[in-house]
Amino acid sequence: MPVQLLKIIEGQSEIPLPSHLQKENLKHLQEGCDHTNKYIQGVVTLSYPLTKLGDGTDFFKIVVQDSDNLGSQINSINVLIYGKMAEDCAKILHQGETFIVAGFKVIKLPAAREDGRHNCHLEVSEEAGSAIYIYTKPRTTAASETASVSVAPKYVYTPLNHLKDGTVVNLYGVVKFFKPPYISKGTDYCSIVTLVDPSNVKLTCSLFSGNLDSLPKIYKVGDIVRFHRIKIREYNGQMQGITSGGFASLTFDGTIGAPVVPRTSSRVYTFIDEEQKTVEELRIWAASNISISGSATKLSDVQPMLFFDLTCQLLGKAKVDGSSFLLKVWDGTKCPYRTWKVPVEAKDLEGEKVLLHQLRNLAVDILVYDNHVQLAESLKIGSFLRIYSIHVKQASADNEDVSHMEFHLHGGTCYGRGIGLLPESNPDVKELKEFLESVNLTDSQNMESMCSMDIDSTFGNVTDLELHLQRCQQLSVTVLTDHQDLSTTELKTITNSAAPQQYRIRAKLRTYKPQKLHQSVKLHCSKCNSLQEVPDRDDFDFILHGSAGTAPNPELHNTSWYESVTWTTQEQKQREIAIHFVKHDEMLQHPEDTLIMIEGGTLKEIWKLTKKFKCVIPVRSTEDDLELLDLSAPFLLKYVFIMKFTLVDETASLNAYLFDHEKFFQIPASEILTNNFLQEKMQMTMNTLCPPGRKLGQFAVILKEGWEGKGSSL
DNA sequence: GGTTAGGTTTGG
Repeated sequence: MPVQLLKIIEGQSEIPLPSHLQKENLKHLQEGCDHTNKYIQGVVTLSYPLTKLGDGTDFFKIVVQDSDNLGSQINSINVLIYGKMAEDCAKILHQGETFIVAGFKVIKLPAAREDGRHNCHLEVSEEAGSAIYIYTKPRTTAASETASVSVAPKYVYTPLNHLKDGTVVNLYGVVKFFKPPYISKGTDYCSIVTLVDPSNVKLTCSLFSGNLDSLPKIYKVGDIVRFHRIKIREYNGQMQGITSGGFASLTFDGTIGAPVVPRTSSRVYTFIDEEQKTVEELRIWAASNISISGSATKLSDVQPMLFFDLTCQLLGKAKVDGSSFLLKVWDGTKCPYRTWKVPVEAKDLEGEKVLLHQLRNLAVDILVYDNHVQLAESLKIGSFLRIYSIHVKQASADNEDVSHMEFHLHGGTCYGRGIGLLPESNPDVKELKEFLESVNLTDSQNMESMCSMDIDSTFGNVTDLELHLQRCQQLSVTVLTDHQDLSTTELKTITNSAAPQQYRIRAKLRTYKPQKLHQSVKLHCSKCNSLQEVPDRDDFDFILHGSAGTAPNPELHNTSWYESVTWTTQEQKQREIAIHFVKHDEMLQHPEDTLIMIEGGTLKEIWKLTKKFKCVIPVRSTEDDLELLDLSAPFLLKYVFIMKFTLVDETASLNAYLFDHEKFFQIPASEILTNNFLQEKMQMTMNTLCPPGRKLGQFAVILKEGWEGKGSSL
């Protein structure tokens, strides 16, 4: 991939960097700290010639000065760049240019310096996952003639429905199918990738390269790719893409809200707003147009007779025979079935013996065949893998009464069958690593015959869960974008002041309750302001089922304040369900904005409806139902979503309640329980409320705009 | 410059 530069206009202060990156002050730079989402920016004051290290690695050293902090004692730092990045930077970088680096390693120097440079240096390389952004100043025509750099041309991207035979084009697409790179029968690695784009046209590309790194790093269906210089040919009446000279690719995570950071073999690349916008638009399009219902499974979820993708860590490997190879892997969960052990001699098994023994009940044997053997052999113990389309086969040996599960990675590449190596920076790997670290080895050794439910008890007690969550928290960063107008207030001040008022707080989350979504749903009577526990899930279902015996009371249909529809379920024991759309000022509203009441529905059905409608009230038509849910007045009972947090800061501890019946049920449970929410230091905007009659405790928290989506502010 | 593969699973 040719080196490309980003041109910025002199004096422009806003530099379009990925939004998850925050500028780090040199002062705060320390060895051993997490700088994952930080970048260092400065002006190149000195650069040394490109050299090669003893092992042949390219090496390039520069000095970068933080021009915002010229006054401070330490305002510059040495940056050591290794490998391909060194080569790329040496070609294009000039003194006086602005240099930005993220994903660097901070190394403390043995002795203190006296020249105003930092006592640490930065190590930067592709392997470390570094990204470099270089901003050139506009050059006069004369200057650009002498400069050895060229500013990136504006690329044109062809929609997939406008591809023509025999052309070489640039394009964007969402990955609909892919085969991870495998060794072809020729001289190269091969990866097959099928793309779609909003024109709804598919394009299957055959990508070849002798260098594994220059093939796109696709890990999932739904990933987004940008291909430069792909050749289009017609094959069997369809357009087909094939690598041509100078082919280059960027791959982006397809998850909405994830950082727009490309995976690429050359980490010096153009980065302009437009690119980010394109990716974000494709993510949104893909979210509703591509089914990513992948077959990714945990070992605890495997079912016989299926194919699944497994994200795992390699514990051991062994050659079995000429055409098969054994991989011993784990993902921290326990397969609920007896799994086979491929007999191999101890001396043939490569891997940490002690660990293999400790994890013998969690590790599974996967036998890979034929074309996968060569790749399997090259894998390093401890690496993280995604093995695609593993065949689960139930079998029983002659001398066994009980059957066991076998895992095979058959030969060939149908359905994307293969092995992909995941980098440590992959979010799924990060998650897996945390999980693996939390698995209690002592427990796992003692659960010879436990099933998957039992391994869940790894997280069964609060301490473990919290521990796990705390680990998650350490990785996340939340950027506050809302309510910047409010300054933060100490908790003590809040506890001493009268409600209602609005505050922004910054506090540590000590505990939260409840941990299960259904427990956070309460019934709220707007008449008397009381809150009632929703009956236990099973009871609730039972009550609703029980009432289903009685058909909805037709006398209660189509009153002046609601309109009703009824239908009969298709199941064996037919139930009649009625839905009442409550009018507002005697008018029906948009269904989504309407309060609806459902009679005779099961909990599942009600749950479904709550996702669609603003407010859903289960009602029944028998006398005793009316006792609980008074139908004589509208809007009597609502579901209210409640969560209790105990927050602490240096001054006080405060119970706060998330109380949301306005944006009813718009906060998905997953959002609440992911690290987005559970910040070690969490910030939120809150209203204090102490309405009469509500025994909630001290304060209710009304979360506002910041709740709208993933990665939003708190 | 250009073979490889050109999605669609199951044996060992």
